[in-house]
Amino acid sequence: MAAAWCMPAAADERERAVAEVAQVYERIKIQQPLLQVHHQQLAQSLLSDALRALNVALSVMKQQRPSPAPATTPPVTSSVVVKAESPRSPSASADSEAIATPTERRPKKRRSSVMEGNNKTSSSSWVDFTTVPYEDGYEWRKYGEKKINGTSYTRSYFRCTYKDDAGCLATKHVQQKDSSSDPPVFQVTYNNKHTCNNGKLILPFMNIKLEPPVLPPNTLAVQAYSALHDPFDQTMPPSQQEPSSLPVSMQQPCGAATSSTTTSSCISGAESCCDEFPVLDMAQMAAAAEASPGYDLLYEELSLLCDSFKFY
DNA sequence: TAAATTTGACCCCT
DNA sequence: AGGGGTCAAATTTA
Repeated sequence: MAAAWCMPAAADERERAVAEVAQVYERIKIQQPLLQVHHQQLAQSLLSDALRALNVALSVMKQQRPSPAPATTPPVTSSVVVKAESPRSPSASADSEAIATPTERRPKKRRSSVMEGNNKTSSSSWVDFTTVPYEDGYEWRKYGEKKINGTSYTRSYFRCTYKDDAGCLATKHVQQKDSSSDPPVFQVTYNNKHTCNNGKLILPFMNIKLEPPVLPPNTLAVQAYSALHDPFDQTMPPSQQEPSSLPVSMQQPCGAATSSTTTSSCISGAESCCDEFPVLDMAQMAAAAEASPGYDLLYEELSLLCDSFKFY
């Protein structure tokens, strides 16, 4: 069965993906200095190409990794997204509405996840291992908490803040892993994509809306993609997080996710492969950043991408 | 006072 | 029957 993953066609696909990534890497590498002098269109073009190349590469990598079981602890400095199984098999019709005889409590509606489970277009589920489960750029409202068998910590349930306003069916639950890693690792299981405008994650000034990707764990590409997909994921130092209990509020307007923070990647360090490029003085950088809020963040994200691509 | 969270009860699936 | 997910009244917070 596993041999099916070693087909010649897969090798071709891989070569194509590698070539694509390499091409984008070279382009970013060459043109990166220009990014520092406020070329938004160039940055947008580069990032767009990078995302496309990453998509190709990741899809190939996914095909070559039939069992992405997260047996090992994923990196804790960035979130890792893993495709999850469909939450439920389709069940009977959802026509039973408030048929229970009212006792002390009001009769309840049928479980929403069951209802949405029949809606194949909007139903999706994926898992995200992260140390910062509350900083994913969306607004959530907690609606439940439960002790789950075999776990040491309670599981918290969240739904989109705009469920009532926009009918957004996105939900997630956060489960702290039992591992004793210093920054606690949380497994965040998302159900249903955001259908509300407020739930869209928008990169600074780019207006690029990203859907949650399906990625294999523990790859450089994943880290790069995660950084691009959710650059705000690393905004809060672990020391400032709640150690084990879940914070009451995670309110952070999606579009208002601050761009004042940057990633903690190696891009600011001397070992970065992109450090060979000329560095503008602080005044120039400040001017560029001021002229375009979020530009400095984008520049760093592209630098991170550049760093990641070099391994391909 | 409105909005968000807490928490026990309830519903549905396995 | 038990477990996971959700509801909604009660409580807390801003």
